[in-house]
Amino acid sequence: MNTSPEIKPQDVTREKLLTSAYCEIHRQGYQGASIANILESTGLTKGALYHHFPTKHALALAVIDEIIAPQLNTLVFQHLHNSTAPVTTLLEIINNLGSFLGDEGIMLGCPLNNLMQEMSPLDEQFRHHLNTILESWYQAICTALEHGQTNAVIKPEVDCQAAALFIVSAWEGCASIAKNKQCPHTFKKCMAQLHGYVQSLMM
Amino acid sequence: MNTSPEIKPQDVTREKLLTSAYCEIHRQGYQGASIANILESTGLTKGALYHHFPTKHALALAVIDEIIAPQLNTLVFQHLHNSTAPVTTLLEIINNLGSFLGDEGIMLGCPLNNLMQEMSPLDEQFRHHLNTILESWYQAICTALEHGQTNAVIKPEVDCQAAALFIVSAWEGCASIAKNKQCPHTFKKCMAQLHGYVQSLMM
DNA sequence: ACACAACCATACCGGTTGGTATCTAATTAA
DNA sequence: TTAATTAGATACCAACCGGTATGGTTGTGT
Repeated sequence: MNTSPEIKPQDVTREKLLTSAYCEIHRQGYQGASIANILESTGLTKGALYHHFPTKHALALAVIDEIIAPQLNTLVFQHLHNSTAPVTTLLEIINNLGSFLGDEGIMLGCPLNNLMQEMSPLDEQFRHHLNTILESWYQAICTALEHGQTNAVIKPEVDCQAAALFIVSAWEGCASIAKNKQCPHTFKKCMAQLHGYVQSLMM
Repeated sequence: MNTSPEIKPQDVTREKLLTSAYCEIHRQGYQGASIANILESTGLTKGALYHHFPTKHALALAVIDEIIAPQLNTLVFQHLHNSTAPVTTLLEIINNLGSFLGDEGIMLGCPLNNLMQEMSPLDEQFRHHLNTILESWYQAICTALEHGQTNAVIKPEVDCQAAALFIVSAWEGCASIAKNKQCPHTFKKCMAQLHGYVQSLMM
């Protein structure tokens, strides 16, 4: 009898489909993503896919919820939440993100931003799922700034909500520009400026 | 005999195709843009299109060069170039852009950024044409800042190139986030923060 | 051992895509 | 007037798309 946390084979194929779909969508976008490509790279067939997901649309929403959201969660949100000095942690994340993502990760762009750009005006469900992630991100930074404010790290006159909104926007903007230039160095140079902006909020 | 600057009817149909394609691409992206839709909204047929443009790809590149580039040119670059106080002009542009674009313009996102996001990793020609525009934008802001620096408007310790890169990035980021939230107010709130950032560079 | 459901492969479908071949109408040149 | 070139319309195509119907296989509870 298997007492380990039950890795059923069906979950394996489902996971394979999800990661392959994530990869394909990250490179081609949702509309450009080809079901055939996803299946080819997994070695599975349509039978498997449409057994686990009713439509391409549902598959993509699952990718958002089960891949992209947890990724950003462990990469950013949790660090901020667990930190006793969240502003410092934020600065560290901004500094180290470039090397963490790697050149390919930078050149492919932020998966969240990519999908937002493509799908937000086209599909309300996409927009809602993506915006939920964006909101957590925004909130994590906002509370980090407010925490800094109560601990006399952030200047008292700073509008934390507006600043957090801007930080997220600029963050995505850096990813966007670097993606266009296909130049990891640009990302780091640009994020360094964001780093400077956050410092300008500090006392 | 017509002495006026020769508006040939063939140029009219070409222009109709370009503007219709621009509109479709702005809404659906390049890959999502449908030739059929473009033709339907113009009342023309494939014969007309493929007489003027060899492929969909070439049509899109023409849209970039002949619509998007001039648009940003008259909207931003020229103002900065002609101004005697370019930093002030930059601040004005940042302030007024929201009302100028209108709600729909904001929610559809920046045409340049949209195409960059979608096509830069996929097609080198797209990337090159788009990056040319981006470079002019970056340069216009950079020279504006440097001009301000020589006139004792911008702090001497500011790295104008890095700042200009960040301004463009944050600018596009604001457009991106507002597009996702489908909320024009967010764009204005976010651009106001960018306005504050530029002010923080001033003496 | 049997039944039954879950899992996945194969073959196929209607619809849409970008693109082409061909033909007609309108200009233009000689 | 006529020949030649250009502009645009119509009909058509192969390829591909997401999705479905169906059938075989594997695992599981009884």
